[in-house]
Amino acid sequence: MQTQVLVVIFSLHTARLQVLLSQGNDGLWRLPGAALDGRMGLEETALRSLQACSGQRHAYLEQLYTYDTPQTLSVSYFALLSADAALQTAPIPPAAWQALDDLPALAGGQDEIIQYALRRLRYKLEYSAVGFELLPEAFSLSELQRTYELILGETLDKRNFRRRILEAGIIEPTPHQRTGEGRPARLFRYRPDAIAEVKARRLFP
Amino acid sequence: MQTQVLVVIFSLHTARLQVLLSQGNDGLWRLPGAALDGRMGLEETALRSLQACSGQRHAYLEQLYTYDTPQTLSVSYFALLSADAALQTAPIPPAAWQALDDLPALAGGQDEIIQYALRRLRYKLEYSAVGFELLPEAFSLSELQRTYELILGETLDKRNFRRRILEAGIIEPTPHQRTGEGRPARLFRYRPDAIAEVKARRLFP
DNA sequence: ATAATAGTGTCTCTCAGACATTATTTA
DNA sequence: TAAATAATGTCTGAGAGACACTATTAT
Repeated sequence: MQTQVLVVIFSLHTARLQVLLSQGNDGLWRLPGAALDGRMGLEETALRSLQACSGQRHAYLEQLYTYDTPQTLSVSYFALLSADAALQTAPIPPAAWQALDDLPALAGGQDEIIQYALRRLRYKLEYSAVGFELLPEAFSLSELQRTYELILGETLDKRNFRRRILEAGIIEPTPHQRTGEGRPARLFRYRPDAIAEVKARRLFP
Repeated sequence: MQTQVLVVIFSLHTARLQVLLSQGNDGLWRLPGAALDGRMGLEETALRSLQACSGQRHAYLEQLYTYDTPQTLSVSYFALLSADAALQTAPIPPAAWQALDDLPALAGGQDEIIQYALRRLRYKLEYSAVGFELLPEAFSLSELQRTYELILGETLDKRNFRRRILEAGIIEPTPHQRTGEGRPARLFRYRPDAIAEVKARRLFP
């Protein structure tokens, strides 16, 4: 029986939530992954898979679930690539970003894994600060709100969002601003000393 | 590299939350489990482990996490044995029930697995109906409340508990009563058609 | 009759959600 | 000056949590 590690790599890109996939010779797309050999642990194997198709090694990583088929044991992870890192990423062919709301034909069983990863990501967003992992180090409140909206797949009220995220005390203002079309936005950053997870209670919109 | 399945089997017993453990020749206690061979899947292997040490095969079963050490991959599950089933269970030696708040010396790393299983059980109790799995088919509201209190490790307000559990619509009264010392209690049962999980929002006390 | 357990209602306060206008910048 | 985006406060309704007494049975 063979054991492999599969990684669902999420990133924000062109205003959509995307997954990094590799196209096989059969035309079907697959999750990045690698067989588990005795030399590396699960996390290390997941990180190497990430590196192999994205060139990046730093990402938020979390184990999801272990699937079994008669031939194979598949330990799945999800990874969140920050916008900084994703920008530097030139997917190494045959890998390419694929929008979650428009996935290509996938190899057997992998659609289920991706959908489960998305469910867990949404879920986690509601009681922890995981959304920041997809943004650059400094971000405006509008960018943060758009991130939440993209992941949750619903629109949120601007004033309520700001009130709650600020009252939660997990971000702090920086002296910088983001300029562009329209009024410049104050930039915030994640407070690494903030309590990461809150008791099972929907904290964020 | 060897792969094994470990099962954290919970039950309520003598007013305490207990785990089923087996004592090895070295005196240390271990979680029930079995090596994964090619013939059975993960769940089936977990159920057989359950059967081997308890004689029972029916239990609520849920995968927890996959741990790795250089030699071994351990896929952990938790199982909830109903009071009915637990009563019929004569643990098959060297297995024995051990109270969670007074665990004996455990083999390496297994304490971590048990504590994680308990955290997940508490967590799940807050947004799903998993508490019923530990009770007999018919139960009084006081018994249900004691179950919640034992798992959560805190006391709950009687009136608030009843209001919320009844408003949630997941249990229904039966015509039967439980007699004993004091006023007889109406018995309830779980409504299997009730929505099992509620959106990330603390529903139960 | 006394001890034991079951069963019941109200009030308050916090928090989620709905909602519209002003402020500052670039083109 | 027009178009774009940022920033800000209030009201209302629902639900969580605190709280004490009556009802019914066995001994």
